[in-house]
Amino acid sequence: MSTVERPLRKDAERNRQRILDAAQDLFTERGLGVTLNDIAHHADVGVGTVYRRFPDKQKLIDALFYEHIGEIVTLAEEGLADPDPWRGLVGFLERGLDLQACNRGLKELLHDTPQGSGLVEVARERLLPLLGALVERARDAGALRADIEPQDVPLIQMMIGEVIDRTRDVEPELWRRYLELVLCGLRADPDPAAPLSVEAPSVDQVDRVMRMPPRRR
Amino acid sequence: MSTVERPLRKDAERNRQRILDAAQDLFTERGLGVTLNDIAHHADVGVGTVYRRFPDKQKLIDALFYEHIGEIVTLAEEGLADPDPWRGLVGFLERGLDLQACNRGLKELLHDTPQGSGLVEVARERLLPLLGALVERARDAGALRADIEPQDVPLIQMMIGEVIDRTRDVEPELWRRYLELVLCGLRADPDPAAPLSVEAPSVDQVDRVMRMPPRRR
DNA sequence: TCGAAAGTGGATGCGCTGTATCAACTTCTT
DNA sequence: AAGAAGTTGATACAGCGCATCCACTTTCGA
Repeated sequence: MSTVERPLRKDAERNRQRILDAAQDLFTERGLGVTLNDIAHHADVGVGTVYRRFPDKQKLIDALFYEHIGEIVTLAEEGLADPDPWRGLVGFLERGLDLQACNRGLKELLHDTPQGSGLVEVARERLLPLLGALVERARDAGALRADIEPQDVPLIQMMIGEVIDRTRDVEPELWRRYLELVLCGLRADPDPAAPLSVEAPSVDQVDRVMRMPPRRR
Repeated sequence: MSTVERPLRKDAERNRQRILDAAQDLFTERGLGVTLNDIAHHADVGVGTVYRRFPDKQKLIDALFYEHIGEIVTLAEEGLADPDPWRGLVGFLERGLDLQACNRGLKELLHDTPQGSGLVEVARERLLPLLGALVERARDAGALRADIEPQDVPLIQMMIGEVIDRTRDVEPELWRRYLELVLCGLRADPDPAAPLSVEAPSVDQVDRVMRMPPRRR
């Protein structure tokens, strides 16, 4: 169809890589809201150079996150490979959310993308059956409450995702406390005395969380 | 201090009320993001009229939400008045969140106000001790897990608040399911067979939720 | 080595959105 | 009827992020 790919000039290739690196950094730290101008500046490159390589931001995002999204699918497969159904499910949730806690852009891509940029769309379709299996297996094994459905998982991820977003700058591991709490609610045979592994936030920390500007969004 | 209040002219008073009504409607339905122009138009009044009565949006918000915020404090007091500590706590959470589910502006005021506009600040100071008492009482009564602190409450409200926001247009009562789930996690003596009172969302509903534009914020 | 092709930079223009103003006009009050 | 109070909405303003353009620089290959 199209002409054969001509290799980029040496300097151009170098700059392309710089842009990708800078974008990776900024998306991870500040989310998808960063402007291409930000990225250009962070990459020590003119804005024009960025636009020459990537016609719009979406293309850049797609290029960067393709593999990241794959990771999540892999996580679900690993969870399914665990002989213990409950541990498999919990492991998936923990690792998946951890990924989102460490990468703001990924979290936004997963949760805040209106119609998915195709990329997310595809991932979701691959993920859904795995998720279903993960949940049903844990339920059939009697570990998960009987009235929990696979559809509950995305909602749970949203809840914890909110904690992740809001507490990220104050106490980045705090979300684990609330995941554990929710997991207690999900268990069929509620493990009584198991204490939460993450301490409650201090009054001061909550104060700072509440005063934090909301989003970005 | 200031001169004696001269009553507004009859038409002015009527317009003031129209503005207040329109603002109430719009803030409730669409959140605090609505512009004063929107409000003016909705009130069938010129923009200038709005600015004459309310120097800026914040003043209008303060005027409107003063009582709403009081309601929440009242709720906490009512919860504390319940002889059953657990039921008191749960009741407070359910009603408080219900208020937020029905009033987008209120929810945003409570959760998304950077430094509170004074109004929220004050309410929080009145609320905090009540909340502390509510939680500690339930904990001492052995209904609540021992490792739950009053500080956990705001975070729980955030989690559910996120569900409220995201599912409002698809299934406005869905948040109750996830509140119940969290409550199961909070109980000291996990009530085993009590099924969730709200059904899981359908696959299609989750789909629509995920495709919904995120915020506003 | 040198000229054409490829690549670069960043000031600049555009479009959008929300806030707030103002001067001509209308309505109320006494 | 006079003048104070109130109304109106077009319009100025400010901030933003996206994207372009073109004079200039670098690379490449004959």
